Amino acid sequence: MKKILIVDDDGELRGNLTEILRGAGYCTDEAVSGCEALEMLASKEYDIALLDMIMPNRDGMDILTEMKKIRPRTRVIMITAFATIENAVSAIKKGASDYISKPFKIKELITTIKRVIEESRFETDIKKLNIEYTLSSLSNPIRRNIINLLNARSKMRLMEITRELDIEDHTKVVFHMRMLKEAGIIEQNKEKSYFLTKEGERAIGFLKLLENYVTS
Amino acid sequence: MKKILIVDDDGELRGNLTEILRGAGYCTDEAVSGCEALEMLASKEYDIALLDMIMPNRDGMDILTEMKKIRPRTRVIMITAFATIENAVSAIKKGASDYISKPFKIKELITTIKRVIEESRFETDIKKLNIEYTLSSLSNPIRRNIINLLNARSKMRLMEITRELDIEDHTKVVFHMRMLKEAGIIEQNKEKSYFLTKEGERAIGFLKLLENYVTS
DNA sequence: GACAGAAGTGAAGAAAACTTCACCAGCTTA
DNA sequence: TAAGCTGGTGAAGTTTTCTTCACTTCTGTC
Repeated sequence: MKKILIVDDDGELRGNLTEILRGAGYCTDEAVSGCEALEMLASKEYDIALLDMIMPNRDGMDILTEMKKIRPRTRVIMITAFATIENAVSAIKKGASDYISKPFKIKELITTIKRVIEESRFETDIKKLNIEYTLSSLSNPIRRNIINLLNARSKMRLMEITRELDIEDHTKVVFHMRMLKEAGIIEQNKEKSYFLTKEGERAIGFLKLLENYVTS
Repeated sequence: MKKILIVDDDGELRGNLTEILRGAGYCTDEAVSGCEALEMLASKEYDIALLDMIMPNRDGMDILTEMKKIRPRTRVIMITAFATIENAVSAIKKGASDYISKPFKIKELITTIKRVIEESRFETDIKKLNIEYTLSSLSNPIRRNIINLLNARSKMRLMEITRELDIEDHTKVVFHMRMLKEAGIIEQNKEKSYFLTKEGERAIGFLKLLENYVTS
């Protein structure tokens, strides 16, 4: 069940939102002020925060910034009665996932929430996929050797690598090159030379790090 | 070709050692003092340093400590005219690989050098093995989840983990726990609770790092 | 002491990862 | 133009990793 934090100083609106969102199958909590919201975020993880832009004491935009510091993965949807393009743009730049203006229709809000959740799911999937790929690339000694070679020489052709690693069957190397390509660790130019991507250079960084970890 | 650094204030001895070791197929350099040796180590990597314990200006034991700071992987063999057990013990504790007393036989020295090199080869093998283990542990998503769980909760029993990860067959979890144990990432206490080892905490660090890399 | 649940073993099977092989297309160069 | 190299594909086979299942042992508790 997705957890939503409703942040608004207007008690009536909060009550309505709570009722509607619980009815829609979400688990909700309420915060009266930005400061209270920050405290709640500190102790509990929410999937989504609905944040009113205009509140007494502290500006919603400030709160947004703080929220992102505490819980970078909690998606924030800004709500405001005085919508302007500039405001919307700056909220998005500060890390808000969406921006809707009062008065809004329930249906509109629900749709927005669903979309934001959908997006976040997608993003973490992508991330997982990449870790998966990178780790499974690095877990094979032949591929680690290839990466190290490419790091030392910067550009190498297939047969160079094959000979350097003293492998008889070049198609075996082809197989590993394909893995590394799929993981985004290496690329190939028109002359068929393989080289490390940015991702690949990072992979080298991990390996070095891991070596140090293991040594110490 | 293995590189040896000879550190002794006695010019004649240095000359002899150089001649003998080069004859035995090693690549050697000479340093007159501990300070000079440190400078040389800073700019070049040696496999072995032969370090005289008693030298003017600076004590050999001090130099040993410094050497280990600069080049932890360079093996140091201490040589001394006034061998005592206490000295030997403290040298080994400070990271010396061996300790021989003057006068020594050439054959004895060569044997010692060979043994130390052999040991160091073995240790880097161990290191490779560990990287292998760690990486292959991390490359499996179930094991990553287990590690993350143990990181969050610090101590967990088998069935807790099984249920938390929503896995039907507990023997599947047993399998992964065994893998993690073999990799030295987790351990188990008498109450059968699993927890992360130092190595495991490092693995967590590594994963977090990887996540950040991939995200950015 | 008997029953339930936790923890585990070992073997068998399935799936994934890796290797090998037979073959092809393109390029160079004698 | 034929021989020889490079870089590749796709299928078949092997190995490793992972999962499942049948069964054991231990522990707590009623």
